Amino acid sequence: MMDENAAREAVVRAADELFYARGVQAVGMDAVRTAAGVSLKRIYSLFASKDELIVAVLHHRTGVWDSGLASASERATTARERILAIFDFLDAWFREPDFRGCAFINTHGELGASSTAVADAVREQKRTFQQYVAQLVADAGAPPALAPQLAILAEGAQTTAAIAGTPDAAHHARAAAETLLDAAVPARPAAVVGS
Amino acid sequence: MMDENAAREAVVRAADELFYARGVQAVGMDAVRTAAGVSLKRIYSLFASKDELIVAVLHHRTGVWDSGLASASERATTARERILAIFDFLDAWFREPDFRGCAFINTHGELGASSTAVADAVREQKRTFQQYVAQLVADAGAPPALAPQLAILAEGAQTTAAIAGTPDAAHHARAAAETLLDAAVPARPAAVVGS
DNA sequence: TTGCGCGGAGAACGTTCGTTCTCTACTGTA
DNA sequence: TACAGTAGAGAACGAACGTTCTCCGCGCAA
Repeated sequence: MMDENAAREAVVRAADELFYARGVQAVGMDAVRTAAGVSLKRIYSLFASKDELIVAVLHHRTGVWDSGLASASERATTARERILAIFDFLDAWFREPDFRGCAFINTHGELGASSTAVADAVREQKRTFQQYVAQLVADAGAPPALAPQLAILAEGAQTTAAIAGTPDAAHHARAAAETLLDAAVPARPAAVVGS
Repeated sequence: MMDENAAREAVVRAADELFYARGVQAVGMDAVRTAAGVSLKRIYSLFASKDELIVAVLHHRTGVWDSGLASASERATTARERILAIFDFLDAWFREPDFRGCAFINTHGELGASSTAVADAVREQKRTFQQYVAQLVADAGAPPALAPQLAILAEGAQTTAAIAGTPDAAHHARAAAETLLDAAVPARPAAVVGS
C-alpha cells in the first residue's frame, strides 16, 4: 500500500491535472479517486473536504510555478535577463498543448467569491510573484514602480493567451517589458544579480 | 404582464448580477427566477437552457462594457488621451464595492473548458477590445505593435485588481501605458482623433 | 356566463455530487 | 487456524440543480 505521503501526493497531482483541465467544479471526487488510484475513504482521511483538497492543489501549484520560474532564470546572468526570462518562461508554457491559462486566476474566478480559503491561497501566490519581480527590479537598479507594471504584463499575458488560444501574448508582453526596462534603467550596464 | 423583450431583459440583468457576484455555477435557475420576477416556465420559453442564458448574459455585458468605455473616452480629444482614458475607466470600475474582476475572464476560467459557446463569446469580446485599442493606436500614429501591449496591460490590471482586492493596478497599468506611448510615438504633437 | 388559452407558482423528476457507510479481502500475529 | 485491524471498492444517502409538469387563476371573445 502507498504510505501517507505517497497517497497524498498522488491525490494532489491527479486533482491538479483534472481541476486544471476541466475546472474545479466540473470534477467529481470519483474522478479524482479513479485518476489517483486512491480510495474515497483514504482521500477523506487525508483531506477533510473537497475544499481542503482544492487549497492543497493550489499550494502544490505554487511550488511548481516557483521552481519552474527559478529554473527558467538559471541561465540569466543579469537582473534584466532574469526579468525577461519570465516572459520566455510564459512563452514556453503557452505553447504546451494543454495550456488553459493560469490555474490561480481560473480558480479565483470560479470559487474566489464563495471560498475565502481559495481567495487567500491565490492572493498569496500572486503576492509572492510580485515580490520576486520586485527583487529583480531592485537588482536591476530600476525604480520600484516598475515591478507592479511588469507583474501586470505577466498576468495580462496569461489571460490573453488563455482566451485567444495563441502564445503571441508572451512575445508582446516581453517587448513591452523591454521598453519599460529601457525607460526605467539608467543608461549604463545593468547591475549583476546580487551585486 | 411583461412583454417578451422586457422579460428577456429582466432575466438577463438579474442573471448577470448574480453570475458576476457568485460565479455562474453557484447560481441556480431558481435564484434567477426570484431575482428577475419571471417564472421558470417563461425563462425556459425565452432561453432553451442555462447555457444559452449564460451566452446572452455575456453578450449583454459586452454591450455594457463597450458603452462604458465609449462614454469614458468622450471627454478625451486626442488618441493618446483616449488610450489613457481606458485605464481611468478601469480605475473607477475597480473602486466599485462589488467589483469582482472581469466577468469574461471569470466565466472563461469557470466554463471555457467545457463550453465552446462560452469560450467563443469571451474570445469575441476580447477581440473587439483589441481592435478598439488598435484603432486608437493607429490614430495616435504609433506602430501597431503597441496595441497588444496596451491590451495586455488592461487585462493584467483587471485580474491583478480582482485578486488583490485593491484598485492600485489601474494606476500602475496607466503609468506603464504612458511610458510605452512615450517610447512609441514620435516626439511631436499627437494627431487629433479622426484627423 | 362559458369556454379557452396563456402564464405564474412551485412541485416533481432525474441526475450529479460530496460525503459516509457497508461489506469484503488481506495482512500480520499467536 | 483463528482473529483483529486496516483499507479498497463501490453502494448508499442527502442535498442541490437543471429542466419539465401540474394545477390554478386570470383575461378575453362570443
